[in-house]
Order: sequence, then structure tokens, then C-alpha cells
Amino acid sequence: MLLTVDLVILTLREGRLCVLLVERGEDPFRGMPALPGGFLSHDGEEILDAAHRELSEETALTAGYVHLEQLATYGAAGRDPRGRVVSVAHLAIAPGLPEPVAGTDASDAAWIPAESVLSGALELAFDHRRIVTDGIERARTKIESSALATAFCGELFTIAELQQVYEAVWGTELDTRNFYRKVQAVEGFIVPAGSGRKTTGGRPARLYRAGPTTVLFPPLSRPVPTATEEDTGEKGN
Amino acid sequence: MLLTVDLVILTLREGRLCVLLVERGEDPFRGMPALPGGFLSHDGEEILDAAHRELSEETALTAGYVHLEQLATYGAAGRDPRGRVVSVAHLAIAPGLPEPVAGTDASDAAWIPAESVLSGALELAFDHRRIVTDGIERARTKIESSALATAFCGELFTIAELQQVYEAVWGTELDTRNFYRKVQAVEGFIVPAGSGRKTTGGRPARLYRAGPTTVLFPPLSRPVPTATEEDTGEKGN
DNA sequence: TTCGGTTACTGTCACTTTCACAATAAGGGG
DNA sequence: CCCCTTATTGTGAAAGTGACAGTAACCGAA
Repeated sequence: MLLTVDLVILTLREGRLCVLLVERGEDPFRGMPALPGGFLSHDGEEILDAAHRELSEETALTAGYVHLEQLATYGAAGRDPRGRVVSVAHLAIAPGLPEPVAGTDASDAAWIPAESVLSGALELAFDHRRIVTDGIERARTKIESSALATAFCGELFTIAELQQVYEAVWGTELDTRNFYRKVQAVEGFIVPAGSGRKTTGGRPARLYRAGPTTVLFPPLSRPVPTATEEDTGEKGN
Repeated sequence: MLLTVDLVILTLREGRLCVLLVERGEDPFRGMPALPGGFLSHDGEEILDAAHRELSEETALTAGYVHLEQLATYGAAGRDPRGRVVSVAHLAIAPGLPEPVAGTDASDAAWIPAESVLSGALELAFDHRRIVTDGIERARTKIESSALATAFCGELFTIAELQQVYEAVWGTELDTRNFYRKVQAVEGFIVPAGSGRKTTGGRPARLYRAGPTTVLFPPLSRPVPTATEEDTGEKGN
């Protein structure tokens, strides 16, 4: 029985939720997009360590602030043609890397819009489509009641940027005024950080950094889809 | 590398949240309480099937209505003295079994109050204390926004019984009137079922069964501990 | 039959939270 | 100095929440 680690690495690029996929260079599903991952390097390697290793192999994340957590374990008998391979999937969330990240291990690596995977337009190797779906669902649920969304931002960010995170992950639009109020109402979620910076013209925005709070209360609840906006190609189940 | 399946089986007994523990009959941690579980029976057995098998081995659950879901995977290098053993833990929730369930596989099986494990009063084998803690935390969180609580009840149940579930799992007391209102406000959470039955004297209670709704909206939010009731021996982290 | 005991069930009011909605502030560039 | 762009703030209606007590229905005993 072989144990592997797979990674669902999410980030924001141009306001869209993206997942890092590599093109398989070897034979099961050769040439097909797949999640980055691999076997444990040596017997005795911790699972979480292996996930960290794969993460730094695949992304050039110098800043140590990357969220990484276990997602779920996938071990269906027929998921790998080579035999019984059980994979412990992990969810990683990184701030928007401007570089497309040329892979070091696999043939090619690229940020793919999450929508392409969710809609089924893009076919993935193994059961990786399911894993990506589960990972995104986890992220969508978890940003409601935890400070996870700040992991999509850099060290310093504006409230507008944070709002873009929520909008991209949930695939909805939010009211700016209510978002400002709710986010600032959560004690210790975001804390001010010195001066402001400007972006595209306009008034400079205040900068914040992630605060000590990890559990959001009251939570930022995801708006209910109003049944007349189900056209984004995203399935709700 | 060996793969095992462990089960956190939760139920309600006399209004208290209990977990099923077996006394280990073999040598690593012999005689110590542990979670039911075991190795995959044959190479190729599905992980979820193995969990179901262990569940029916350990409990005499004739009614098929038991909730079973994957919890997390534990693979720390030193967790098993025999070598590298990775365990996929599962969370099971069953209606209150009146029988103490004499174990068929392990030496002995018994329902243990969750508080004994959470408080650390009872020492468990391996890292099973952590697994139980994670399982209970999962249950506590999940009954807020899913219909999971009905899995603690039988086919038919009263609203008062459902309230006892929430109170036992959360370890808090709830206002009866508000609970009635909230539970009935969720469309399709519980649906009426015919006639009423009496319990200890009193007015007969209406019976309900679990409805089709699986996501609770609005959710039943767990009351915030008011910092003057932290004495139940349960740690809040 | 009535009465007391026990448990199930329901209604109100004050308060907080949520949502929908628009005007003002602060820079940059011409 | 004016215009453009984006950031930031306030308000009123509506819904939800929490605290609170009384009525209803059945049982068994007097």
C-alpha cells in the first residue's frame, strides 16, 4: 500500500479563484492536468512535512505565510491504475503569486481558474476533480467563520482586497458598506498597519494586517443564491 | 506502511454524550481503552467499507440509519510503537443504544462519557485522545448547520429529545421556547409523524422524523460561553 | 370525577443584527 | 482648479435573537 500527498493550492489571480495544476509527465494520465503531489520521500516522513515539501517544490513561496491544512483522504480501490494508492489531500492557500511558477518537478505548472475545474470543462487525472471540488468547498465554508481569507492576501492588504477574496471564493458580489462594517466589527480579525497606499488612481486605501483572532464572531455568512443567478456554471452540491 | 481505520462512535446515554471505547487485548497498550478499529481486511478493501465493517462488528446496529463520515487521517511517525501505521479516523453517530454492547472483537467495549476523555481523566491508547477530541469538535460544529443531530435520535423523536441532543453535545442548556421556534423555522429539518406518545407522565409529545433538509438555514448557533460557566471540565480550545 | 403532578407546547416584547441604499472624502492627473 | 477614480462612512426598515411565563394535555391518585 502506497501513501501519497496531494495539494489543492488556491490563490487569487486578477480577481479570480485559481488552483495550481501540473501537467503529468509520466504515464498514468500522461499529459493530463493533475494536482501537485507525490509519494512520501522516505518511510517515516511526517504527512504534513511531505505536504510542506511538495508545496515549496511547486511554488516559490519565500514568505513563510502559507496556510496548509489536511483536507481528506482518498483511497478508492480503482483511483490509480498502478495499484492501491491512498492519497492524503491537503488544502493550501497562498497570496496571489504574480509569477506563473514554472514547475520544478512536473512537466509544467499553471494557475487554472477554479471555474474550469468545477464546471467540468477541464478533465483532471485520477480523482483530482473531486479533490479540488472538496477543497474549494472547504475554503468556501471556512472563510465564513475563520480568518482564513487573509491567507489569500499578502502581509498588508486593504479591506477592498479582502472583499475581493470573499467575492472570488464565493462567486458572489458583496455590498461594500456592509462588508466594511462586518469585517471591522470582528475583534482582532484585521488590525490597522500604519500608512495608506493608492492603487488605480482614487483615494488611498488604509492598510491592514491579519490580527490574532482565528475564529470569526459574528461570522461572515455567505449570501444565499437567489435562484435567479445560477448561471455561473458552478454546481452547488 | 500499514493503513488502519479508527472509529469515534458517539451516542447519547441518559442525556450524556458518550463515546464507544474498547479495552485493548493485545500488546501495544494492552488493557488500555482505545477506539474501535483495525487494519483493512484485505488489500483492495475500500476505506469507507472498512469503517462500516468495524462499525457493525462493534455495535449491533440493525437499523441502517447510522451516520458515518471520514474525520481525518493521523500518521505521526511515533504514534504506533510497532512501526509506521497511518489511521484514517471516522466519525460515527448512532441513536442511543440501550445495550452496553459486549464487544465481539476486542476484549471489552463500553460507552464512556465524553467528558472523561475530554478532561483527560481517562488515558487512551495511541493518539486516540486527540482523535476523540477532534471528532467531538467536528460534531459540535456540524450540528450547528447540518441536520446531523437527528442521527443521535431514533427514527421517531420529539423536539425535547432533539433539544437534549444539542444540550449534551454542546454541554450547555438551551431555552425550550426558543429552541422550538428555531427548529421549526428551518424548512424540512424535522417533519411531523402521526400521533404522539407519552414519556414520564406529562402531556404526550408530538413525534417527528428527520426531513429532507441537510443544510440548516438559519443555523442553530451554539451559545457563547459567558466566562462564568467554564467549570464543567471541558476545555474550550 | 376531580385534583394534583408532570411534561409539552405556545406568544410577546425589547433589543440586536442585517440588509438595502447614497453621499462624502482623499488622492492623482490634466 | 476641475475631473476622475476609489475609499470610506451613516441611516432607516425589516428580520432575527434572547429573555421571560402561562396554558394544554395526559396520568394516577384521592
